[in-house]
Amino acid sequence: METSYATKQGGLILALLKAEPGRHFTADDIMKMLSDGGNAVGKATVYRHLDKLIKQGRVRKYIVDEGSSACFEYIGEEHSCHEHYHLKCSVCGKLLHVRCEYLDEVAEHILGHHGFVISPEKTVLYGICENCREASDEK
Amino acid sequence: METSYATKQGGLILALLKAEPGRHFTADDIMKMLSDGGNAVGKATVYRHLDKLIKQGRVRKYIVDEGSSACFEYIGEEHSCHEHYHLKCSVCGKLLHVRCEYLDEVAEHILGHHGFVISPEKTVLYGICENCREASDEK
DNA sequence: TTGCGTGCAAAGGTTTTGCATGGCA
DNA sequence: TGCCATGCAAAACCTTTGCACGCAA
Repeated sequence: METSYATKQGGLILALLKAEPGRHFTADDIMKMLSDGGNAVGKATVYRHLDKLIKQGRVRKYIVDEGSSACFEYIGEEHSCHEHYHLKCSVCGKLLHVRCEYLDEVAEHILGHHGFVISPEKTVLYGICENCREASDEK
Repeated sequence: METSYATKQGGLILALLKAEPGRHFTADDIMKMLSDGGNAVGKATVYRHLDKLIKQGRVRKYIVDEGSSACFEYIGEEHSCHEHYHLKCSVCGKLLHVRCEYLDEVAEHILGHHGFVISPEKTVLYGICENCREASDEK
């Protein structure tokens, strides 16, 4: 399975993502952070490693808005059971992570009643976050 | 409110979408179909009309995969889509409309526990539909 | 006549690919 | 040494924008 070499760049990228599981990075973030750390890595290399990590199931890719960059997040090697969903605020753009058993029940319901398997890693629930709601209420 | 002109192109685009509510079109689909029908319309015009229709709430935009085109769907003028959620199959691209009280409870839960107001009309749950799941199971 | 709508082409942004070079095993 | 990985630049892709002309009201 593992036919690839262990390279410096691959190690750097994985280490960066792994250092903050759950944090979202864009491809550009990764390049900038590595560059700032004195280890510039080409963007093609970054994308190629991200693709590999996604195929291995260690990283997830999220599409928040078309036209802007995709987000990548380290999700670990083993605990795939800790799925979580994303809430995206349409107003401020903030992305919230929600770990919630309730949502797992929902997925089961959808499967049972509608024959549809939800992919939490691709799903983003849109709405308005608390801060923005309060801000608009004050108007 | 209605400060815009009624043009031939705008009518064609709306008619095309309206003819099949719930079907999803890419911008390219729309251009090709109009072109095949003998009414070629520029892509800039297509995008500009889609933007308008989205702002009016008559059309919804979906992002299925980054890198590929966005999908657009006619959702009607009056019967607001506040009542149902959308499930989009990542494999076959089919869009399912699900009306389900269970999902309303979810929205309440998210609001109560996470302070986040879900916008059903913007939210799409991604996953794999029954047909595609069975098809892949057979492999 | 007024000024929005149209369409072409060019620009804008992200991601992918080609190819020569560099580095791991 | 063999072969994958790298990185630069160019290509590919979807979408937006600029501008002159056309058309609805």
